[in-house]
Amino acid sequence: MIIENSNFILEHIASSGQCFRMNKTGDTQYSVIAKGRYLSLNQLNENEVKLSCTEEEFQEFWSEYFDLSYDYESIVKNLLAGEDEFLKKAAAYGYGLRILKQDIFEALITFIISQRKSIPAIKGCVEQICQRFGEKRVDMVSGTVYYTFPTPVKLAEAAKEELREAGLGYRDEYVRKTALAVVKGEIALQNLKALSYEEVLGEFMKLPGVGIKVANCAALYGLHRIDAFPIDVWIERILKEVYENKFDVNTYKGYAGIVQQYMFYYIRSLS
DNA sequence: CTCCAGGAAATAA
DNA sequence: TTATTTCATGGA
Repeated sequence: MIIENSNFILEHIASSGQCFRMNKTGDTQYSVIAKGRYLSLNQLNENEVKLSCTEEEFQEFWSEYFDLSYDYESIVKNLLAGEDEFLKKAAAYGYGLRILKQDIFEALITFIISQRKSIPAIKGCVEQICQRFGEKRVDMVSGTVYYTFPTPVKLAEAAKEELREAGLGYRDEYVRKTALAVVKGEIALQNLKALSYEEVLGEFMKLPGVGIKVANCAALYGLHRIDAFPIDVWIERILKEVYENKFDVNTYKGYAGIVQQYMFYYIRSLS
C-alpha cells in the first residue's frame, strides 16, 4: 500500500542512528524489522512511500511504529521560520525524519550496546545477537529470512562467551544483567509508561550499563518521550561549539527529542 | 602505530 | 560534588 506524507523520508530515518534494524536494500528500497515483523519500503518520491504490508497490518501496527499521526511538518516549518540559524539548516537538511516507536526492551538493549561504538559496529552487534538469540522467521511476501530481536529470557540466559563472539566486548554483562532484571521483574518495562520523565530516567539508570545518555535514548525511542534530549559526543560538541553552552532545551518543550534528532543527523553530515 | 566510536562505572581529587 | 581512568572491539 502507498502512504502519502510530506515528512516521511526513508533515507533520513534509516541513517539517523535511532534504530539499528532498518537497512537500505536498494536505490530507493529499505527494510525494517520490528516487534517480530518484517517490512520492505520503497520511496516512490518526496511525498510517497510504498509499504509491502496490507492495509490491515498498516493500521494495526506500522502506522503507529512510524508515528504517522504526528505532524512533523509543522515542527520543520517552525524551525525554518525561527531565529536559530543552526536549527534552520538542520531542519532543512533532515526534514522527513520521524521518531520511531520502537520496542522498549530492544531500545534499551541496543543503546546499552551503542556505548563507545560506531553506528555500523552497533548494527553488526545487534544483528549478531538477533541471529544467535532471536527467532528465525521468513517474510511471506518476499521470502526474506530474518531474525527477531531476542527476548529478555534468551539474553538473560546467554553465555558470556557467545555475547563476546557477537562483538559486545565489555558490554556483555550489562546486557545479561539488564535482561535478567527485566525477567525477574526488578524493572517493569510496561509500567514505565505511567511514570513521569524524571521517574523513567531514574528507573532506567538503576540498570547496569545505563547512564543518563542511554536512559534518555531508551525513553525517547522506546517510550516515545519526545521531551527526552539525549546528549552524546556529537550533541555535546554542538552545545559547546555552536551554542557556547547556552542552549536551553526548554525552548523546545514538548518536542526537544525531535529537535535533537535533526541536530544529530545534520552535524554528522558535515563530517 | 594511534585515534575514535550515539558512555558508564570505578576511582581519585 | 566534579574530574580522571579504564573498559573490548573494529575500522580509519
